[in-house]
Amino acid sequence: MPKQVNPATRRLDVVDALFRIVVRDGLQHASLRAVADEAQLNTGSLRHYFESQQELMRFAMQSMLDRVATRMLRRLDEVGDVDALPLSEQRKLRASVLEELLPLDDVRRTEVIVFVEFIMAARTNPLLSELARTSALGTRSLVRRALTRMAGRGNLRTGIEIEAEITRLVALLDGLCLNAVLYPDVLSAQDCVAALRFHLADLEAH
Amino acid sequence: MPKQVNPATRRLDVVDALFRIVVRDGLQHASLRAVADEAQLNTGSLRHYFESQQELMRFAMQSMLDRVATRMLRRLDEVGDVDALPLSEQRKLRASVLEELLPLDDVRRTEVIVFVEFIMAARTNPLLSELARTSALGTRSLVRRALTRMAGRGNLRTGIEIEAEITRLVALLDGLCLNAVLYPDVLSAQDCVAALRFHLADLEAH
DNA sequence: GCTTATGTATCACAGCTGTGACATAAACAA
DNA sequence: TTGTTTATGTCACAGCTGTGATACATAAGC
Repeated sequence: MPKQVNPATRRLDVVDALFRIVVRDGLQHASLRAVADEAQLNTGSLRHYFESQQELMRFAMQSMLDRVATRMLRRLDEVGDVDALPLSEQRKLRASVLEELLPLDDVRRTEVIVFVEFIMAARTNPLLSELARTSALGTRSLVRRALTRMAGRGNLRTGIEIEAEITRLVALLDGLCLNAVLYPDVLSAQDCVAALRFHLADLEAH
Repeated sequence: MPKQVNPATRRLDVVDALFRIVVRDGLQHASLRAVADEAQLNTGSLRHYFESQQELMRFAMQSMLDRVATRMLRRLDEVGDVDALPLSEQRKLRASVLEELLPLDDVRRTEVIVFVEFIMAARTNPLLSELARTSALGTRSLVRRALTRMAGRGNLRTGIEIEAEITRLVALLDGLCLNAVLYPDVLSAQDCVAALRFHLADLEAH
């Protein structure tokens, strides 16, 4: 008995299936038929919800970016104002915002893998390139926000060049993601957290 | 008139063609026919030099890693002993070793793109995974060598944890590569060099 | 009732993929 | 010379790809 399906949630189910394939086999194996099978749908059904494979890809990438952004905003909200807390607590909470970008659990690990696969695909796929570029600028402005806040409260050591530090921290985050995803036995989740917190501590006045 | 071809150089020509395709279109478009066309060869000819597509892929990845390694060793040799030089000169030369890993010109840019594409493919391709893992450990030991040398000459600031710094520097390098390759207009080659040198300077005693 | 929209399913088609089998021809070895 | 290796080229096959066209049933609106 069709028709009582919610198209929006169906599309998200399909996206979840696509993510599973990307994590398991890589983006190049995420064909329409493979995604349909993984979502336990007929290919005809799948194509009823997505005009074309390009639209599916774009929607999937956008969904992934939305999930990350939503999680970041929720975390920012949870952290809120930390001025009243002790310094060590402030540090931990501030770090926890950027830790949302690292593959520290299965949810984030999935998102990071899908993220990297898509931005790599975006390098040679014009239909995805603006999404990739926008997300890169988003990360950069998030890091800028974090660093300027720290600077505004005198939590950065003197003589620091903000833009240069943004570049360094963004590269560090991306590099940690890549290494943790590709070589989890070389760079564990704990190592990631340690590296990030160490770097942030290093930026503080001392 | 066949037969006076050098099989080894032929294979390298094919690898060059494959690299061009990977840079231009991505690894997923590097099919046997596409590579053969790019190398101006018949597919039958190509298959005379490579048993299968998997062998071509493995050989291409190995070739890329060899090229990077060769370039690194040559650079290490060129730099040699820098103790006699002024400090600023020492810094520049030491940085130049790690800069061989960054996409600072067309040669290195090509290698970095191919490198990232292959290690990503290695994530879900068992035939490439050991190569990727070996290269990751190689980078790590290279960075370890650089940092322990600096430490041995008292060029590292006190209280530094070597293993943690290796992780941080490796991640920084990888992150710079990824950003420079994906968003060259956001992170220029000069920015890359500046970020690396700034980081190295930051590790020095102060 | 009838009509329209929605969802599911099947088929066919052209295009690409890796690969096996084979033909041809030139260079070398006996 | 004859035979063998090396090199190039062609064909066909099964498998997968995205996509267009189509059928058919169910639900909703009239």
